[in-house]
Amino acid sequence: MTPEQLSSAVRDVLTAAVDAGDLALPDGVPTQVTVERPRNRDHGDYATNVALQLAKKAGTNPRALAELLAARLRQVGGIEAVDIAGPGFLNITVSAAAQGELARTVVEAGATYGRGDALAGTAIDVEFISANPTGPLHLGHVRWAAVGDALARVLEAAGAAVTREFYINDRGGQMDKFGASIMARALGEAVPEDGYHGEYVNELATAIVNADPGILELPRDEQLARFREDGYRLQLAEQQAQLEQFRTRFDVWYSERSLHDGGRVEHALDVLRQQGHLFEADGALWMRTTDFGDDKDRVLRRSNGEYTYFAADAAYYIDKRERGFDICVYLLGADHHGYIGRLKALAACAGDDPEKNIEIPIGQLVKIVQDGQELRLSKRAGTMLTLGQVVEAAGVDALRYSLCRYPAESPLTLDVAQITKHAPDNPVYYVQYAHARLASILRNAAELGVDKGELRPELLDHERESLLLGALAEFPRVIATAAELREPHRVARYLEDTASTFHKFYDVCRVLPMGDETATDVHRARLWLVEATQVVLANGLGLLGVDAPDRM
RNA sequence: GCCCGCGUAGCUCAGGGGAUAGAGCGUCUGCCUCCGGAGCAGAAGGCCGUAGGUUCGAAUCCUACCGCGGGCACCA
Repeated sequence: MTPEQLSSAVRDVLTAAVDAGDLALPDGVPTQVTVERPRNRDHGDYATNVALQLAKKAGTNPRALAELLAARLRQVGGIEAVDIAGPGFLNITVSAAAQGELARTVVEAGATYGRGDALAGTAIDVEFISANPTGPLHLGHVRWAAVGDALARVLEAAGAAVTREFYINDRGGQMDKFGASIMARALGEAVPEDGYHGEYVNELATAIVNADPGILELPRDEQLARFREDGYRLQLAEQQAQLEQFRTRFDVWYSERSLHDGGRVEHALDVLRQQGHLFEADGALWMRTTDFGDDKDRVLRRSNGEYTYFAADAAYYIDKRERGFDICVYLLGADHHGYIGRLKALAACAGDDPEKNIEIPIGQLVKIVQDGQELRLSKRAGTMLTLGQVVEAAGVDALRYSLCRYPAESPLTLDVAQITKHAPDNPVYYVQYAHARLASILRNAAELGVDKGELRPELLDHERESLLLGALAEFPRVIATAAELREPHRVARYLEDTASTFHKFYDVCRVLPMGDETATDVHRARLWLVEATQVVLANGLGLLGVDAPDRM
């Protein structure tokens, strides 16, 4: 019996009580009834607070209502006991047979167990990282790589059609400074004060000159363009390689230039003009974003005739919507939080619903500590800790996991020594170890010739078995909640809990026959449970982009 | 000044109104004659930033204040 089934059983009981005239609910039976796992085992397998919540509306007191519901719930198949506790909680104990069936459900569903359809039919664009192509990705960017990709996976598991997108800021002043910095290095000149000073710029310069020594003979302005373009190409490829190594793959790499070259900006202005939100002032073209809560109106085309960065943003958003996305998610760092107002207003100006069609979760920046001191990462200053360096030291699994087990809006401090020492104190190994242990049991079972055979669910009646089944039953709700709240870290926390519940089960419940024993139905039932647990851990780790190893 | 986020165990952090506030790391004590000890069992450690409010019930929701981080361009 799953929590969902239990919840609907409680609703049915409410309906029956109303129909029988035992209960009056002016607002009707609630469509959602909360059934949760109590922390304390003495409070049953599941608990519901419906009596507390409905008592006032029903004109009765919580305990009386609880009594009424308990009597009816006890008649429901699969429910073994119903107790009333505290101010009016209903504590429900499910029969072992009903609970044990879950092992079959999970094993049969396999890789699809946990998936839902809450977002079926919804096309979601998830944009993240979108770093300037003027330097390598560093540890600061990587939080968004891990979180964005995990979010995309979780949304997919809830049924959405997801596109992962990276916006390349390949236009504007930063690109010119980047090109000028490379050129200065190549010519042995001083890098401009506001240019890029990192060692990687030197390496780019060397690579470009080695590939085409003739570049040094070009006129200066041509040379600048070449250094900029070659540097851009190399640096973008480097970022793509870094992300590939980090197992983060984008469906779309969208170039800002292509928006301009393809006439998308003009098109966007047409759309916005038709919606009636553009005006001219001081020789510039503005969008009246203040109509929709922005602090100030925004310039789209400067008085010198050039489009602003925001004009490209507008074109990009409108382009996404025209490509058919129902929801555009922009995962941004806290340093961009000022964008929320204008992006929301932009959506509204484009005729969309800013509460529905655009979402801008803001993630806090990662604080990096080394030797007790905060490390400031700056591309321009050249103080870097690149993604590649950290991946090499920590491993992709440990790094991805470390970054996505926390809510994005929570500030995060990473100790470089901690993360790079590859020590098993990373919780990812705890979860992976559980998975490897499960795989090991299944290998041994195969070697012993023990087949899980026909499941007898009522034999899974040990407390630790019940707890493990209960944990597995939570998985679909965890995914649904993580997707709804856009909080993939919930999956990681759930996996840690479930791994722990499994280790405790393993500690006291022998799965395989010992010595000369012959296999019994209990052994076989436990093999079902083991296989089900492995399915859940593997599916969950998959949602985080982390491997589920059979050996480690 | 205004806006956003965050203040929970020594440290890093979970806890979307429920019962005795949790985990990992660190400290201390036990457990390997058979399925992986990267594990398990136990101990110590908390005015959940402060003060009010809403509620049968608040770490959770609201207000104010304090502290930390970030943001307030015809830059990109």
